[in-house]
Amino acid sequence: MARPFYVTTPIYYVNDRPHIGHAYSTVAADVVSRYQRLRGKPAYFLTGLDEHGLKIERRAKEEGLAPREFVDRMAAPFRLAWEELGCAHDGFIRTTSSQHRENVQALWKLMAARGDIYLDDYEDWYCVGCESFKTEKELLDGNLCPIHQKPVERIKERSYFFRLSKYTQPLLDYYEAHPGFVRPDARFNEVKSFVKEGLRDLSISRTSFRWGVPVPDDPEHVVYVWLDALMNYVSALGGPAEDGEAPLYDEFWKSSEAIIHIVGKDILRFHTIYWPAFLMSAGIRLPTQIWAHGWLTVNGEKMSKSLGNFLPPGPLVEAVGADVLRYYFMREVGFGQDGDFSHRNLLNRYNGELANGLGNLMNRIVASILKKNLDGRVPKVDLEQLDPTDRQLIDRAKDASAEAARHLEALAFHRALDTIWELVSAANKYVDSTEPWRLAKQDDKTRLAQVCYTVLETLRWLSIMLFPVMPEKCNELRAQLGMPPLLPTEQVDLWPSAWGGLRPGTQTQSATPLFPRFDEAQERSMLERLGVEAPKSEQEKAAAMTETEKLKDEFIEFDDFMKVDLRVALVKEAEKVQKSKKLIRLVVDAGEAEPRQIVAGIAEHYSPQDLIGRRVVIVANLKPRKLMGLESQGMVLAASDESGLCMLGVDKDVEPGSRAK
RNA sequence: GGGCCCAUAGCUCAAUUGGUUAGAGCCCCCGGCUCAUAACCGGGUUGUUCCUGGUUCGAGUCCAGGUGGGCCUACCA
Repeated sequence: MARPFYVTTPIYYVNDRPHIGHAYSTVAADVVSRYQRLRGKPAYFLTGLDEHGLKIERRAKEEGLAPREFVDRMAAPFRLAWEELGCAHDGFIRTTSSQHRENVQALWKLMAARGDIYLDDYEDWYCVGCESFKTEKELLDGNLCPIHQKPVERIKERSYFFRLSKYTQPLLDYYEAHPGFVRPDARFNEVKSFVKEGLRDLSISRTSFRWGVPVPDDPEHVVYVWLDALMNYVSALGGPAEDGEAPLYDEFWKSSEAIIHIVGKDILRFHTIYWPAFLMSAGIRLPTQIWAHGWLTVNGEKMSKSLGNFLPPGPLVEAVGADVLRYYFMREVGFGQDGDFSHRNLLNRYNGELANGLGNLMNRIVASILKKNLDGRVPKVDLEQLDPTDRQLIDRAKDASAEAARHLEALAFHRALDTIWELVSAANKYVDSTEPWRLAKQDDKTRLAQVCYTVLETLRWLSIMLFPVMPEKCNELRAQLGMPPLLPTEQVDLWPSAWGGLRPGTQTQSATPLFPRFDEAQERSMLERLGVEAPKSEQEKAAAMTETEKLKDEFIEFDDFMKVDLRVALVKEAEKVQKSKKLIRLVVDAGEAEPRQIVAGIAEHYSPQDLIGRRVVIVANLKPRKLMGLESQGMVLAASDESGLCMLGVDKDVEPGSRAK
């Protein structure tokens, strides 16, 4: 009897808009739940939103809305994004729901009843501007708030505390007894070493804002946002709130085979230390696994608003379709590792794997050979009378099915797809070696039928194995095979294991290709639509290549040199760029009407005050570029060797703006 | 400062946990085929497995040290 399976994403902070980072987590959880469902397990897939906290309270105010209205408005894009991506969650929890709030309070009471909550003074640095406490290490030099750049105050506040320290040893024991509790292993090591240092009691209430869950019996206090947020995994199922029944909670939490939280590596500590400790205290079962995946960069750069490469999933879905994006997410990066989202690789994988590999396999048999020679119907064959080549492919399919299942159980999505594509490739080889087009010409109907059937059945298997990742496309594929859509059913294992499921006589439908290839022009226009710099055409590439080749062994012309506008500039201001190791922001007089701002990576070698009043040499006509959000209008020349770096200067005080040549 | 992880072909990654000749995909070149979406198939090129030393009959794999990169954590100013 297949036991229930529970998988969750983090609840996303509703202050943000959905981006591909959110999408990546959510797709992964969707793939897990779809796979488990296919195996006949009752599966529950939860995602949702974290809607409390000071930041939301403040944002709402700025927008002139009540917090409630604000979060309602911000929630919509998330729901839409998951729908567009084909993420079929069973639950969508919002921490502002009454069900959730009641359960947070219930959790609090359970922890209090255990004697794990006490009231005490909390003392730390406080920023009036932020209305919140700052830890020492957040502060800038001179005890300044990193946001307001104003001095913080030492303030005491009454706060409830959770006896986290008490759980140091129980947690370590639990880790010891459950070696797969945190994945990947390297992250588990981090967690263990953090706990081994010893845990301090945790402040779990705030009085500085109102937008949260009131502490039971002390409404002056609001429950700490993480205690509030983490409880979503339980409250979404009905949870242990005193009265009322919670059948979902009983099924998917209490008696579940597996409870898997998929999280980003940034929120690992909350899920692997605080959350289990809260649950131990409350006497609630712990999750079975916390899976920390890595971060996606975008075209090699960290995604951030200031770099202007904040990437929402919507336009991508519009451009390539949900399933293709899902495929790319799961295929491109090892789950648990950091990876890169690149438009170029997306298109390469699309053309190389989906279009040429799977799509073409489908097309060459169903839309062509079968249609032309066998009336487009699944032929009748004697499965006992097959050729060794056929058996080989069948064995490959069986191996692939078993191996892909193993990988999917372990959330090794990229491995699973790798395995499945070996089968796709084997099937294409099989078609080549059996040469069905020749069989057709020779009118060898028996053999032709065998070959076609073997490929068609392989395609049927693929339509199941790929279903968790590409549900829509797999059903399209099945429609072309004349098969009904896949309907996962509890207690029925649909994962392919028996050969011969396709019924002879079934009419196939050769519709449009599953994955039509993008030609170069289409790629360009798509990338333009997405706002990505279009890749160079082959000719341009060749031209660029020869040009750089030339540069290698040829002198430049004097005119080429004169293109570089070198000038002497006087440094008027200099300051270190906050949060940066290497950058100094300079304001220089280059003899122009307006002073220029230049950001230079010299902080490790010069201190700002030494620079003011100096004359330096700058490249004045360099294309401006943003560094750490600051525009740099030029570049300071410096020479470096292994002993360090020194700036170029002039040995007389020439007028700022003088040209160097 | 303490700790964890990583380093393999131009790129992305494998290598049955110490086993013989280190493999795939992408890219590039050549050839074949022609059913198919300029698709498919075959062949070819590319390695100081980061470095130095050690253990062993045998090391990509284990140990020590080093270099480089990523991360967790403590602290200084």
